[in-house]
Amino acid sequence: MLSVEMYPSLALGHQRVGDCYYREREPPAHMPLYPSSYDMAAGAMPSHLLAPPPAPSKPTCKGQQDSVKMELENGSLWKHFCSVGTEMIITKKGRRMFPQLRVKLSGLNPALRYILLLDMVAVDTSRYRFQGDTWQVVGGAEARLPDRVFIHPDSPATGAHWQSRSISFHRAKLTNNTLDTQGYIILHSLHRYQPRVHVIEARDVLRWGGGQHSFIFPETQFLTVTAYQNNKITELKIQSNPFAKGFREDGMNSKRQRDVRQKRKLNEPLDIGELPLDIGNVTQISLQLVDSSSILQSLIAMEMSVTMSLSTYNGTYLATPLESSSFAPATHPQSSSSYRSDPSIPQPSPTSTFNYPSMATTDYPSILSSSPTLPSSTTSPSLKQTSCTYTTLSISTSSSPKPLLSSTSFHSILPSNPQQGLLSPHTPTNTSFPSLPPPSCQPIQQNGALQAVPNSNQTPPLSVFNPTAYPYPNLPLSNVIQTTPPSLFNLSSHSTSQSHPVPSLPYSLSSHSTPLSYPFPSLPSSLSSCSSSVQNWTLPNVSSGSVHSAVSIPIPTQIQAPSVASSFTHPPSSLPNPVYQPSSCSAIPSVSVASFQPSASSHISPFSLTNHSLPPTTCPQNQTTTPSSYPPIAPTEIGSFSQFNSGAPYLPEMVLHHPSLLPPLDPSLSSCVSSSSSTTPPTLYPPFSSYPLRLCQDPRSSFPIPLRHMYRQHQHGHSHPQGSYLDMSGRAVF
DNA sequence: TCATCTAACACTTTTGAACAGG
DNA sequence: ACCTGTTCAAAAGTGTTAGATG
Repeated sequence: MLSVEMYPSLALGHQRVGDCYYREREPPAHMPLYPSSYDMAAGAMPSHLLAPPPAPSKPTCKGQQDSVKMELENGSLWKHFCSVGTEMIITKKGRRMFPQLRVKLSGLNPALRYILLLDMVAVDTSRYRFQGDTWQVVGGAEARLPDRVFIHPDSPATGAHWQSRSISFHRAKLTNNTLDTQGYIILHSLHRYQPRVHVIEARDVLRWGGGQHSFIFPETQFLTVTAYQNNKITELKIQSNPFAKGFREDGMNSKRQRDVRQKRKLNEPLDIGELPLDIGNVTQISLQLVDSSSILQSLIAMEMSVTMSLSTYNGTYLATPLESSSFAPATHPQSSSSYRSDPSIPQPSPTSTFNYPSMATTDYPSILSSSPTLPSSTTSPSLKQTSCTYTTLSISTSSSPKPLLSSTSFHSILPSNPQQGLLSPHTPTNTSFPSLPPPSCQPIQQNGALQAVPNSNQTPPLSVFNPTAYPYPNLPLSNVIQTTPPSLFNLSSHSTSQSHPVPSLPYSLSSHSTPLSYPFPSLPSSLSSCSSSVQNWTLPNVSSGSVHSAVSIPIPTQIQAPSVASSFTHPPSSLPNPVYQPSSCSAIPSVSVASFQPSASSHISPFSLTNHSLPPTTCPQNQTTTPSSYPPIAPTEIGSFSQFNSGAPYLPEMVLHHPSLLPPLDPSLSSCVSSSSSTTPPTLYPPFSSYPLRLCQDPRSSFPIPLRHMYRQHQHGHSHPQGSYLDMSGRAVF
């Protein structure tokens, strides 16, 4: 983690603010949970951390940073999930996100190095329950958890590196294990979170500075669950996640196959009487295959079935007539088991196969090429045990090379099942999902790309929105708010959102009914809605110019209390229980902090936005309090979660000072940051000894070890498969 | 009793080592 | 010796499900 010593405000600053925010709120039933963490820690905070941030030492390279843009590559997929209400499984051992967060960066200085971080922001202070096909608030959120950040394994890398490829955070894992020692991002189950990506300039992993840009994509909000609640989400996941391929209708782990296995288990020992029925099924399959390639595939599959069966039950079935020998073995309890246990052998299914070609081929290119295909007749051990049945069918095998099989089966069978949803990160946004309600995040851009552009050059705030990428491009905030259905989830305790349209921000972060002051200075009003839940919020410890809107805001030299006039009226819902309605998926650029100047005591850190740059908001129904209920948060109310400090299961691990692990920056760097760092190194890059950076990838190892992977490109270090994690709260991760 | 969580399970994909060939 | 491509087994990632937990 980056402690306050490294970046005083890091995680703590805004988080404390956020905590204060919670505390200051009109106390809903759940409120006591939040204040505790703050209150307990408040007293433990070093005095210098409570002091207001000093003026920024110097502005950074605005021109460069302000043009940084981030685009959500698989936005269309996210929108599909968003339209239903994205759920993310969290487990003790850690679970990856799906859809994965895949973005594309532009506007970086190709020569500068950047670190990319991913963290999760609690969207509100509510706990949810899935009831009646909708998510409803059932209470207050649980106590805050250690704030962890996933460091992209490529970090730090040059701007050229980041811009030359799509950046995927698929290795980031979510867990509900509060005692997690792996450094995974810890989340509460049944809570709402908003992923956020930070782009931070860094000379190396230990010396960050220069500027930060934070991006969020509202359609990536999700609810955490330990088991899927909404069947539609389950279907979507199965359809779009290659790892869940087996659960598709044509998969080997489909409901039908599982039922068959179950039945077989129950009927053991073998009940031969079942045979005719299964034969019929297979016959039906063959009749459904209409085109030649499909027939070819089915023949091959049958052949493989036969040969596999023959290999196992040669003595039993060899003398059987072709049809019988072809089908019977496959349905034979034991032979079927043998057949099905081999994933490399496609199994004909009454529902046909390959229902989701686009996803597999685009999102996971290796699927087609590496996915199990029919083993060639020459390599299949079963085929070597040739029988009369095999020789009859071998013709098709020999004439159907693997590529042909793969490709033809995809393209030829697919049309026969047009109703099957093709869900892929690259599937056009407008791909229809018949089984799902029409996405409510309309209009949806064709490619689903969303861009959040941190400011620069006084670009009009809304200009950062890609008109084609945003459902509400160039829409004044107020308009967005008034016209946007409640964010990502249903809001309908008694009724659906359709009957009860609840005005909300596209960002779904706020539903206050009164004017709000944006927590960050110079934030365009259009963006203030993103964090409108914070009222009259004064940023403590925000170094000047360190915080500005992600969109088109010149870096101020001195941070001021939120001056954004982002006030709007947000009619409170009268519903007693908010229910999220998957709906609006407008993209809202997050706050971007540029040119922050880390200092030992009072500068805002890149992570100072954590969790509360997007202040949690309660659901409209819960927001019975008025803005006045949330008095300005005193900058001094900064603390740490004392409950995590000592005595907690987290062991502190300090980062020792050691030389940079990276080769020197390219002398040709023309970056202002580079130059500024040379002129004011102490400011931009304080001594390491003052950086209690805690990398949680391998918490028990010495610090350099978890860093090695970050430099593997330069030093051939070993890369941890899961990337790196940062505990931003100053707590050890175990 | 109920909602929620956990671990085992079967399946699929990914990963990396081993190997062969140029 | 080096590079590239292939193969294969192990590891890891899925949703499902039954049972445990509070």
